[in-house]
Amino acid sequence: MPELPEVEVRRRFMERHAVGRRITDVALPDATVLADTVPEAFRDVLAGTTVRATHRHGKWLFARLDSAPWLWIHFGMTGSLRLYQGEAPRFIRLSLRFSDGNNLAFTDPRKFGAAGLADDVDAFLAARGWGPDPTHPGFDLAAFRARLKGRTGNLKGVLLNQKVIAGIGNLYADEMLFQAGLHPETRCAGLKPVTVRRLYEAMMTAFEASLAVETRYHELPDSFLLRHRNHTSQCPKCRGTLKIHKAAGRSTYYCPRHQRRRG
DNA sequence: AGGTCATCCTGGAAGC
DNA sequence: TGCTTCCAGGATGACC
Repeated sequence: MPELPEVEVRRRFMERHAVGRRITDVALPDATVLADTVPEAFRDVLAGTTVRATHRHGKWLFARLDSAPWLWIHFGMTGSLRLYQGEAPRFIRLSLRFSDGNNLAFTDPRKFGAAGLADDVDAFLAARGWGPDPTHPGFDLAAFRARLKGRTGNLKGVLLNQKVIAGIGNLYADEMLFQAGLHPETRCAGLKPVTVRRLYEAMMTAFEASLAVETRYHELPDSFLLRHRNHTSQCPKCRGTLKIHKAAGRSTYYCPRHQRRRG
């Protein structure tokens, strides 16, 4: 669930509640959340340092620390951030206590999320081969075109590939394909320029609209597929029944009436 | 290279 | 009511 807009909401939350605060204690009730580091090293870096800034790239959240490295968090499917003072929330994997008495918890019931340290954000992303974040300055239609160029798979698969573009997940891939009127299995190669433009605009609109309501989907206009993703749902455009297609274990919702296969 | 499938994990929904 | 089964879904890796 946490895709680009959801992670951006979490970043803003962290910006609001963590930046400028000193970390006085680090709780690691489930150290398996750590990737590429061990609890001792992790605590050494975090304890006593101050959070100076936040950053997000695709579905990755970063916090810059006074001590040189960055803290990174990936939320997996069910990861979230919770601020608490008294009773702790459930499913805490990592919790930072701040000098102001607040605790910022990384909760993750299904444990697909992870956290770790990075010396440099760009190097971290480059090492993993992640594509550009479509909401960052400089990403435009030409950049979108360039990223799709040479891809031969189907659109749903290409959009989900974080190495092509970082931040699109299952729900937003469906949303942009729906708004652009493209069947999920449309081949990426050979798309007309006007079609690529439509897809790009659908992506940007979906991200902007979702962020405007801080990802509360029920507050989106009715025309968004995000409001209609369940088994009995109807297409908000033609009121036909949406189809559910399983692709590589991922449920894909689309309207067969106006998302036709094409070149 | 691209597509498919299994894997990780567990709460919550659905089914019986 | 209570137990069992299924589903969700990001990323990775094996396999065809």
